[in-house]
Amino acid sequence: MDTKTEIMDLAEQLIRSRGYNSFSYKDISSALNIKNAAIHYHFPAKHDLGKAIINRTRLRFAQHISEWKTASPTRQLEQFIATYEGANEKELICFMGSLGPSYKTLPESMQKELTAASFEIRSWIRIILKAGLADGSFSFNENLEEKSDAIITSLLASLIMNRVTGENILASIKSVIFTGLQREAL
Amino acid sequence: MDTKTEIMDLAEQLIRSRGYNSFSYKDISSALNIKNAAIHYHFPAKHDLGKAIINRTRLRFAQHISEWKTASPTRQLEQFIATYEGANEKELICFMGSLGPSYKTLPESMQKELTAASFEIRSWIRIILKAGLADGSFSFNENLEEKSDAIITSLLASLIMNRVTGENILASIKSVIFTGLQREAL
DNA sequence: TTGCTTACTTACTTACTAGTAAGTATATTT
DNA sequence: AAATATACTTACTAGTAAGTAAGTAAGCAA
Repeated sequence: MDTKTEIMDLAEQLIRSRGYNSFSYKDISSALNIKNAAIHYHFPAKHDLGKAIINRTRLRFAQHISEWKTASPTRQLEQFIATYEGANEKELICFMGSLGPSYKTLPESMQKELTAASFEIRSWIRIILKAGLADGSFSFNENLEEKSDAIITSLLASLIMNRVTGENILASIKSVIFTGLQREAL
Repeated sequence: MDTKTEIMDLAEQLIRSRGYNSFSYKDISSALNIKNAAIHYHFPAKHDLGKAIINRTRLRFAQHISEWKTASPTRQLEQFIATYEGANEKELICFMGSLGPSYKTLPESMQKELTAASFEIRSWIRIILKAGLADGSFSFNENLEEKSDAIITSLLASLIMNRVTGENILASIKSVIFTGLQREAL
């Protein structure tokens, strides 16, 4: 594997386990047995590395939703939640949950990438919910946009709460999400 | 006002706007026109300050829920959500949303305080939902513990998402929460 | 009035941070 | 064979971090 990819993989792991402002180039250089300056060769400034990682995540997400396209809305949502379960097993939180709280400390280039990512994810969930309503697999009375945001926020924070509580909050949230898509008002 | 309280107030604001690892004693000392060492006089180590702030938040929460005690479950939940709305107006996220993502980087004393706080908040919401079910003001079919966790996670992350998206996600989440407490299964 | 406590300041240390300039070995191109 | 590009290392800088030791001014207590 090439050094640049190794740097990005490790940096992503560090960001999602410790946070952007809590890792240094030294953490990466000592783990990969390279020098500090080698990272600067590939990513001149730290924000170049940060930006590249968010951008790669956006591309991965685009690939994922493209692969899932033919599946049912329920199955697509399950696949999406499975990515959170995968993160959970590796004791990582999602990049939005890691970078979002320190949004104000991030350089502008990273803020822009992060905001763009948030709109991509939110619009995809809206599309899935709309499709589920259309084919009858989902049923709910809340506003579609609001419902979508309730789903991503609870998933995002479940990974954070897993850490703090030591319990599997994600499993609870998954259960509540699917129950909430099979309901009618009184 | 005394210096110690001023330090804590500013540190809390910094933690909830930038994060624990993204503020320094210098941020506080220059803002309050005191010296670096003056903060160390009141809080020998940074984690002493961090711990004190979480502990104060726990005490405040205990006071709040004690004051709300006589109100209806709906009103108590509204009061709770109003604290998030207050944070939102000050462009702050909640301390759990700020400290949770960097949980692994925190000293043990802060981790313990944070975990204790999470159990206090979660058990309170469970009590409110139980009371609402009992007096008929709430109606839902999900597991009570899971429903409680869905509520706090979505509130926590809504403040984070407000920042990233620039939209008022908290308002959406509030709407979805109350709709989700007035439903029956098909 | 002497001693002690409180609430600091002055002046410093050690460690780490991102970042850079200059040099080098290896491979690729012309 | 010579020139050039790639992927680094060596060796450094300037700035910032938390933390500390010693000193001080003001107030209170015996």
